[in-house]
Amino acid sequence: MGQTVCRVELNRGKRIFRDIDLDAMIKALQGTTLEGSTTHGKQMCFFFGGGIHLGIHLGMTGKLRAEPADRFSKFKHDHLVLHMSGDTVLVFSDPRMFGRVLFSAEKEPPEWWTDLPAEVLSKDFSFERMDAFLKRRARTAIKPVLLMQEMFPGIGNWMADEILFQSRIQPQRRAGDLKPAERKRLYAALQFVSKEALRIVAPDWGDFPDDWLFNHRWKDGGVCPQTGCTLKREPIGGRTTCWSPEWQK
DNA sequence: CTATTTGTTTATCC
DNA sequence: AGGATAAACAAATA
Repeated sequence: MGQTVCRVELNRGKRIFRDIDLDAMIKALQGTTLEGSTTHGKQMCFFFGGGIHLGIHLGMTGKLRAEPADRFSKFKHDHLVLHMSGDTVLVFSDPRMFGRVLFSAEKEPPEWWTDLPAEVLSKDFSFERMDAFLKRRARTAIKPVLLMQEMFPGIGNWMADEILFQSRIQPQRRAGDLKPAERKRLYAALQFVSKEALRIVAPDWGDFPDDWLFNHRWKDGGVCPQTGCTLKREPIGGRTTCWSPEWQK
């Protein structure tokens, strides 16, 4: 913080820059001072002087790193590089480019930052809110419902399966058919999996407990760590879904 | 070579 | 209109 942007280096035409006027962004960033940053799920926002907002959505394979200038070398997928004063380099890399860069230099904070849905682990994410959402999506299978970012920001495919596994609910059940007790379990598992995933992965890409579905789900023939039975794998709502038929009802 | 996978957005249908 | 569903995206990996 407090450092100034000396030079902006980027790979033009990459999908992560969709809808951005790159020349305007570069011009605005050059010479401005980084005043702070916050995170929101897989998104981050950097605040620069003059009301400039630079958003980074990590998507699936997006990574941010900061390193000393003398150790920096640009890799193939380093699409956005901010050379800062103080010999630090901020790098956003994203091989698959499901991530995205957002930018605004308007007076008001941009809606892409102010209108984000409540984070799963925030206190605004109440059981009642989730419950109301499940009612509205009553006819859709619960698995794809968990992937809806407007309610569950940052929940992706494996997390959705893990949450259903831990709450013992079959992924093809319709959201509106879940009993109150099941919805309670779903809420608890959602919080637990999100919290644990962050706790375990964040520091150093740790391993998940072996009684999670995570370690067993990736290929056909996996064995359920709870029952010892073979896991099922098939697409639900267009995404590969893995579950334990004996364990999840 | 092709098929599959991943998180999220976007388009299209109902 | 708003909800349900399918397709799109890029690139590594099998």
